[in-house]
Amino acid sequence: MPELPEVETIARTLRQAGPIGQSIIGQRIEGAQLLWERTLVTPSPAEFKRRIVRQSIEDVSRRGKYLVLKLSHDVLLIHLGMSGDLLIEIDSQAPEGHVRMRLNFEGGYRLCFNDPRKFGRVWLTSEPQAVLAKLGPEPLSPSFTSEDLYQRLQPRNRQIKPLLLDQTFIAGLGNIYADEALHLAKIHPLTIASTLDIKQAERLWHSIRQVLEEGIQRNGASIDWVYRGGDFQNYFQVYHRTGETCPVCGTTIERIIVGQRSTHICPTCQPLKHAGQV
DNA sequence: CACGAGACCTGTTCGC
DNA sequence: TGCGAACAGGTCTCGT
Repeated sequence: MPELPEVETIARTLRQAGPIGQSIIGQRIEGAQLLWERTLVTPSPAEFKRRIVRQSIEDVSRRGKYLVLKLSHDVLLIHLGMSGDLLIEIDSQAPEGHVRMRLNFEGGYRLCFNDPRKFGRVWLTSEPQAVLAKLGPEPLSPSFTSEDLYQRLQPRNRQIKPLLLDQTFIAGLGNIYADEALHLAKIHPLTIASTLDIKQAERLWHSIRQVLEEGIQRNGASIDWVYRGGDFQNYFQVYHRTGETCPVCGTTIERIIVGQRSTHICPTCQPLKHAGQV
């Protein structure tokens, strides 16, 4: 579930009031359990517990696909991987089945990192920039302009879709929103980035922001057995719609593999222009 | 720099 | 029905 809109939705949810009426902001961590050690990148499990207990959560934010929990003395970075989610549980609830890390607060409730596939990772660090600095621009930031995008595309002789998934190029896009943005921009995913002209770059910039904003507005997408309440999946134009018709032109949507990832396109809206063609 | 293959994981769905 | 294959919202590392 976790691309930028899903992570943003989780950050907003955690900031708001929880099931017993309060936000996790301001809560003090009374205990911590690490149920799958490889979830933790740094520090060691022993130091993690020693160090996180008695710190309070002061703020929750997001950078790319990372959740950023500001604590009293450290920052807790959480990357949800492919299947991660953060849940608030209270003592009376049946625990989720795949909790990898748990932080206990006063009053019998806890923040649980649920992650069936174990691809998620957590860092407890006083230097979050060591992890976050490599990320590309934040696509919804006012400082990220279409001109910036065009300038970044120019030197790159790569297929545009794998480039959009490269978090050092731009932060937050994943397979769903990359496919949706390229369809909206009418750009074929195999197009070489450096061949995009200024008009196409502007369209792509607009499309990226539009699909991410709509995703956030709809609280993200919920597909398969992982469900957290968002409904953007009901508004997909191409993603997961192989064999169905393009809402724009009615052509049958195709599934191809690009950079080893499933990729969904409308062959009419997103023609692939070869060198020499116009 | 760019790309593909393989690894890390579990669970669901598909196809025969 | 059963069983293996394919597939899944991500990212890292290695070899070419």
